[in-house]
Amino acid sequence: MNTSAIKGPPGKIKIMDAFSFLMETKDFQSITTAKIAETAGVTEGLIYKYFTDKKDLLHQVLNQHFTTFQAGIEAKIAQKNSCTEKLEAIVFASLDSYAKNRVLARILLLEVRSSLSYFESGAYVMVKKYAGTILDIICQGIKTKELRPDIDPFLLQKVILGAIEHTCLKQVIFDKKIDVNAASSGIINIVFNGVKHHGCH
Amino acid sequence: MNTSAIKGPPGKIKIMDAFSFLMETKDFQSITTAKIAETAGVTEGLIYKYFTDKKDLLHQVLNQHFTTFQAGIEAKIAQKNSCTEKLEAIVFASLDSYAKNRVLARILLLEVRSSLSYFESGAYVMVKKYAGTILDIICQGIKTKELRPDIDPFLLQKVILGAIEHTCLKQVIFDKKIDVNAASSGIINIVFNGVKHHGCH
DNA sequence: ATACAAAGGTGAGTAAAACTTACTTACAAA
DNA sequence: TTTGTAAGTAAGTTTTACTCACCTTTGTAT
Repeated sequence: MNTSAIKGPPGKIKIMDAFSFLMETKDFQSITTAKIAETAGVTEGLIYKYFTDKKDLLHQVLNQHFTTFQAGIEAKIAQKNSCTEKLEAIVFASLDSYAKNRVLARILLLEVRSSLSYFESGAYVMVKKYAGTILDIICQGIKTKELRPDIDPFLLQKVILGAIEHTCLKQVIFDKKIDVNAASSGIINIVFNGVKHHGCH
Repeated sequence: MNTSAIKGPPGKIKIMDAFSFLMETKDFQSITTAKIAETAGVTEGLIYKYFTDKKDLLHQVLNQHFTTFQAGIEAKIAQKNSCTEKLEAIVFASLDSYAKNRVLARILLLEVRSSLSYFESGAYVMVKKYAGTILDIICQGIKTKELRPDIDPFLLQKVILGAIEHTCLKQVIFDKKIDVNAASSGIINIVFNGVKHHGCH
């Protein structure tokens, strides 16, 4: 993932790219500012010209990855008409993104949550927007009677988000492949149809 | 949460209690070994007599909290007969534990995931056992036809775990109350019955 | 009783890494 | 040319996790 297309002074871009590159093989804690500077080919001090601290760098890199992620999602759901199709598309696209971009997945699922500053960052604003998109579709689906009227939209949103994240958690941690198709259709099947066995229809 | 009942030299107990106490108001990163020692009334060096590093302390404290958590869960599901009742009990008990023990919740949901060493810790072994319990119940439920035979038990396990965790994530982060009853019955309703609206039965 | 090993505990010190700050260079506008 | 600003540097400082050599207490076998 290179980000040369994005705006900003060359030093800043080099730092973000270097950090992103290092995150492919190491976790946040074990990446030192010295190593980031060395990889970027700049001095350590420059990091603090563009980022308030190391965590701000993490958040800005996440923001950058998430922006392309979000754009992809919105493009895909725009093609779908029904609420169920849209939700299917979101589940699939989310899993697919985590499968294809492990840096995004690792930052989002493993790294950021541990510090409160994340929840004041621009990256978190993006993530909230993504979550909001899901909520909107659910509410829409309830209105159009595609979804049961007695379900709590907020709760369904959380179940879907939790299912997506937990489904690929282990694979992200241990760097294993994700079977996006199987996971995606499996989640949708469970959440849409339920798991109880009864002689219905 | 005091742990004086647990085995170990007084210094070790004091350190774990102090750390646990500090985790109620601060996150792992911002708790310094100096502060832990001061709160415990021991010297910094003693920490490293009983813990290989700061993270090991985190993992042992989690292990301790999780042990009581796990015991509570097992006691509750033992009273239930059907698979669905057992799963209901697990969802409720898990949410209830996170609601009542924020240190447990914060460590488990926010802190440990960021470092690989957790996945080699004893605490992770406990968590895997807990996840295994859920999986067993699901498999049982499929055998007894309580649950649909075409669902992937591993995936259902992850959906349930993800739903539980994501449902209380925001409240854990921002220290808000969790409506355990509403969340629990809501999750069960969604996962058991599905969210699609159709003229069935 | 005494020796003595082992466990519990101390405190000063070290190394590494995040962050600061005073400075220099490039470069565009007036 | 001067001047102002953004980009970048290099050499600190400080914080903090972790170490290590040393004391102190306790229990136990001779």
